[in-house]
This record gives sequence, C-alpha cells and structure tokens, in this order.
Amino acid sequence: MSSDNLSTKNRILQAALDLLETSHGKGVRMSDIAKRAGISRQAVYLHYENRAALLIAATKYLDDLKDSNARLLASRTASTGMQRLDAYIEAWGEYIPEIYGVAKALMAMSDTDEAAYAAWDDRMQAMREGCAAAIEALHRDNMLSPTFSSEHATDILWTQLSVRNWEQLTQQCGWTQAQYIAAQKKLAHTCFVKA
Amino acid sequence: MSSDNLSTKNRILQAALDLLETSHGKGVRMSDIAKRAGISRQAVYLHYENRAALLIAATKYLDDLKDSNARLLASRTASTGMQRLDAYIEAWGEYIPEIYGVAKALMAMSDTDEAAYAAWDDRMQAMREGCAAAIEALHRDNMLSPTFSSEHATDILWTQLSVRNWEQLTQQCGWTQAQYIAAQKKLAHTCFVKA
DNA sequence: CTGTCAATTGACACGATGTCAAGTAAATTG
DNA sequence: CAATTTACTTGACATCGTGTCAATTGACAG
Repeated sequence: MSSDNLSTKNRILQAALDLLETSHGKGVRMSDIAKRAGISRQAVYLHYENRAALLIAATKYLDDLKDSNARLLASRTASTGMQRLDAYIEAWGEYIPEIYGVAKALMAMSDTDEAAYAAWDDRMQAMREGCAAAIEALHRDNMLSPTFSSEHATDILWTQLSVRNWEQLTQQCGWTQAQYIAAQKKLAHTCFVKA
Repeated sequence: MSSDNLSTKNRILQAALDLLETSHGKGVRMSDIAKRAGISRQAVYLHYENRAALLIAATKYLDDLKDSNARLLASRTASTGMQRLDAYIEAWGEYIPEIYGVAKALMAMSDTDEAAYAAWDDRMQAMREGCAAAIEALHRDNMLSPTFSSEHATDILWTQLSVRNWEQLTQQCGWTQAQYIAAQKKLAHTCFVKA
C-alpha cells in the first residue's frame, strides 16, 4: 500500500514493457523482467500472481500511459460517418505499434492461459465496439454501402484492423506505417462507403 | 527403409493430425501423439528429430493426402481473371479448415522455433504466389481496379485470406464456411475489380 | 525494543522436450 | 541353425521455465 510498493509494482511493469517492446514479445522470461526491474525473480511473485497476471497488468498500465481510451473515443466526435471511420482507423492504427510487444506476448499466452485469453478477448471486443460505432455512423448518414449488412461490415472491418494483419502488412510486406494507415482508409471506403 | 518403418512413420503423422484436428492445435504433446500411434514417447524421436520436424512433416503429409497443390493449381485454368480470383478464394478457403489444426500448432511453434517459422513462412509465400497470380490475371483482363497497385492488391488479398482471419470470422464472428467464402469473394470483387 | 514489511537466498516441485544406455523380440542373412 | 540387424521398449536423467516455500535480513515505525 506504501508508495514504495507502488513504485516497485510499476518498475516491474515498466521493465516488462521495455523488454517486450524491444523483443517484439518473444522470449521474455520472468527472470529477465525481474533483473531489469532490479529485484529477484521470486520477488516478482510478491506483486503479481503469475506471468499472465503480470502481462495483463502491463497492458492496462500501457493503456493509461498512452491514454488510449481518450484517443479512441476522440474519433466519436467526428461530424460525418466517413470522418468518424477515418478517425477510428487512424487512432487504432497508430496505437497498434505502441502495444505490439505486449499484444504479441498476450496473444501467445492466450493459447495456454485462460485468463490471458479473456483479457485479450476483452480488449478486442472493445475494439470491435469502435468498429461497430463507425459503421453505425456511416449507416446513420445513409452512406453505408448495401454490399454488406451492418453486422457483416463490422465483422470485416474488425478483422481487417487486427493486430495480426497490421503485423503481416508492415513486417512481412514491408509497408510503412503511413502506407498502412492510408491503405486501410482506402480499403474501408471502397468496401463500406456507398459509391 | 522397410515398409514397416514407413508405416510407423505414417502412423505417427496420422496420430498427430488426428489429435491436432480435434484439439484445434492446442495442447498436443509428444506423449499424446506417441500413445495414439501405439508406440512409446521415445520411439517418436527415432523417426522425427523433434516436435518441429514432426509438425512440418505432418503438414506435408496432409498436403499429399488432400492433394492441395492440385486443388490450388486448378484455379489457374479458369478463363477470365475474375473466375480465377473466385476459384482461388474458394479453393484456398475450403482448404483452410482442413489444415487448421496443424496450422495453428505450426504458427504457435513459429514463435520459438526457427525451422517451424521457416516451414510455415514457406507455405504462406506459396499461398501469396496464388494471390499474385489471381491479381495478375485480373490485370491482364484489364479488370484490375486502379485503387491499388498490383503489388498492394496482392498484399491485401494475401492478408485478407490469412488463416488468422478465417479463424476470427468463423470462430469469433460465428460465420459459416459458406458465408466466409461468399463474403471473401464479394470483398475481393469490391476491392480489386474495376467497377 | 519489537513487530512488520519488502525483499533476499536457496531449495524444490512440476511439466514438457529431448537424450542416453541397456535390453528385448522378431525378422534377415550367412 | 546361429548370428546379426532392426524396430522398439524401459527407465533414468538433463534442461528450461514457471511457480512455491521456508528461513533470513535490513529498514522503518510505534
């Protein structure tokens, strides 16, 4: 409860985030995190039950640091549906590289750890809400293309904006971040905006 | 070299495939595979160097079983670019659920095992060739929309048809296989075919 | 001075992969 | 038929990472 306690807890989270960012989420062990936080491996467990809990806490900590909610909600203030769609694609798209390391680690853990899966799924459902809101805004403007239902359009946009897709396009295909954002906007217009 | 040897090797692969299919690639241990193949855990290593090698062999074995190459190449015989695009989306789309289990396991291993990564990457590059060929066919028919370059269109189609996206749309969004195929075709038409 | 709290150290269990040596049983070969 | 080879078995053991436990230390607070 003391501020020392808080400080150690945060030092652990910061250590985890540093390591996950530089290693792209791969091969970061509890002992590595402890070493970087300047404490013993066992002491980490005084603050976090297990690896999954630590990773989950790290993503929440990162959200606060980067003020992600504010950034994503900002897109909701756009006046037209199209502006709103663009703003959301940009806000989320610029956010992905900042969470990529932790996200990768959390996704990898999701395969084996129930809690990690739930935590990641929760975030992705929140992200889906943003997609649904953007599609809904288009619909209200009577600008939603009849090609797909609102429901299907949301599913497609949600999938299109996944972290895995960002990874593939930027890491494997060699797109720059700017190309990624521009292409996703163009793609969404082509698919969802009435001609 | 004897047919007994071959038979055991194949029994191991078949056991692995059976288990991976029913468990969706999660939590299949060497001992599980051995048990199902009816041999001791250690004996598996007489046939396959390690888990990664076994998984890689299993995907190749599955390809042969399902005659995947023939099915994917068949799309190349379509006369128009659009037919070719549709045929490829359908052939690959129908193939995904058949390899899903092994694919999931191989993708999970790719995080830690270099050889597994190389094997999976190799398959994905081959899949990308198919996408590139379909886009190229559209281009030759002068039916490729000017929205994206051939290169970018290939990247987008390749990403759109990823196993992860299939997984998200069918498992998380609850799409049926038929809905998935239909939507992917519609999506590709909207994005890549000249209006 | 005494208790509490954060952290340390060393030891250890577990699960999974992978290795090694010795042994067996059946088929193959001289 | 006897010797050898082949495929496999068994049991033991190393390694790595996670997670736990008990005993100890050092600081700080009442």
